[in-house]
Amino acid sequence: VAALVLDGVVGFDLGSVCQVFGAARDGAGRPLYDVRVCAPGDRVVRSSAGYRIMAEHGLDELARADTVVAVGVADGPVLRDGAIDAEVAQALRRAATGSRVMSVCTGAFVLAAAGLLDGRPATTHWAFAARFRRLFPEVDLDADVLFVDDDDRLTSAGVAASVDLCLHVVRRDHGTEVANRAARRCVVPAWRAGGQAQFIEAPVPVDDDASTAAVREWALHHLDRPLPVADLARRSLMSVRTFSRRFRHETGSSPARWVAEQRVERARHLLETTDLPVDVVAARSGFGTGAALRQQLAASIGIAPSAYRSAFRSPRAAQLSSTWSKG
DNA sequence: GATCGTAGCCGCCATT
DNA sequence: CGAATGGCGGCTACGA
Repeated sequence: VAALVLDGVVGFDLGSVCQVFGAARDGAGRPLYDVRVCAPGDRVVRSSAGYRIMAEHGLDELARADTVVAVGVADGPVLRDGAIDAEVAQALRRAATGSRVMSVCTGAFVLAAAGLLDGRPATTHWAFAARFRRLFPEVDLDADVLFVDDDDRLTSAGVAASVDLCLHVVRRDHGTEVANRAARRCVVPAWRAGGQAQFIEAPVPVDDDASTAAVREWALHHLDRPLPVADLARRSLMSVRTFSRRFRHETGSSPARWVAEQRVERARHLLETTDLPVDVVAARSGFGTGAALRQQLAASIGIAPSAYRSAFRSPRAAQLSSTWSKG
């Protein structure tokens, strides 16, 4: 992973990229990524917070990376008028052919300035959305999501959403277990879906009678049974309408969508950590049949259950499988 | 792969 | 007067 930093770099953005990819380890504790920080010219860049960064690598490193990350900047010409140095743009374009390119926060400006996002869906920090649209009308900007995954172009929203995008990439590359371990190592919540709103009005709901937290917790323990919204609402002693409204307020998602996401999560976990037959995995995660699971998995991550298992089932997880499968 | 019924979602609005 | 509620209806999407 090559992280490109420019003058005005946001320290948090760079830090989260290094931290999350650095925390991704295989079963034996070996690092799965080699993160290299790259900067143009003399490799010294000014951060937005009163310190300088001396990068270990130059622009030539970008072309050697499997993944290039444009780190966000808090100021500079790219934010003012969408301009970046010709050598930086050239290095990015050269690196982008056949490689995965990501950005965090306003790093999307850097990618867009190099023309790498033309005709692509993307996102950036909400506060810069209007300016982004003005500077880069060719880019299909969605300012309301945490991150956008367009296969080989991945962009994330402001600051902390970079953690979500990096975890998402780790999941894509190495599965949920590796990503969850990386998240634990960083002491961040395991996962937020990319389509989630940048604003959740009440991210940490008060745990009282008027909250949907209790029924969410309950639902997680009963994913194997049908969970119609009406039932969840009744358990929460609310009308369906109020329940749905509260639910979105607290989670940023609708009830049924949330349940569906949790089911996919459960299925992925079971596939990775057990040898249970696909039909059993489907039943335990609340998909009636293997066919339903197959369809859901295809829709959400584009891969068949068995293929997913063989891709991500780790030796270490196999050792743990007896423990998990009893649960 | 097309059809159809139903569940879910959400804007709207009267009411609390 | 503003916030919360919850019923209604239309649209959408998913599963059988």
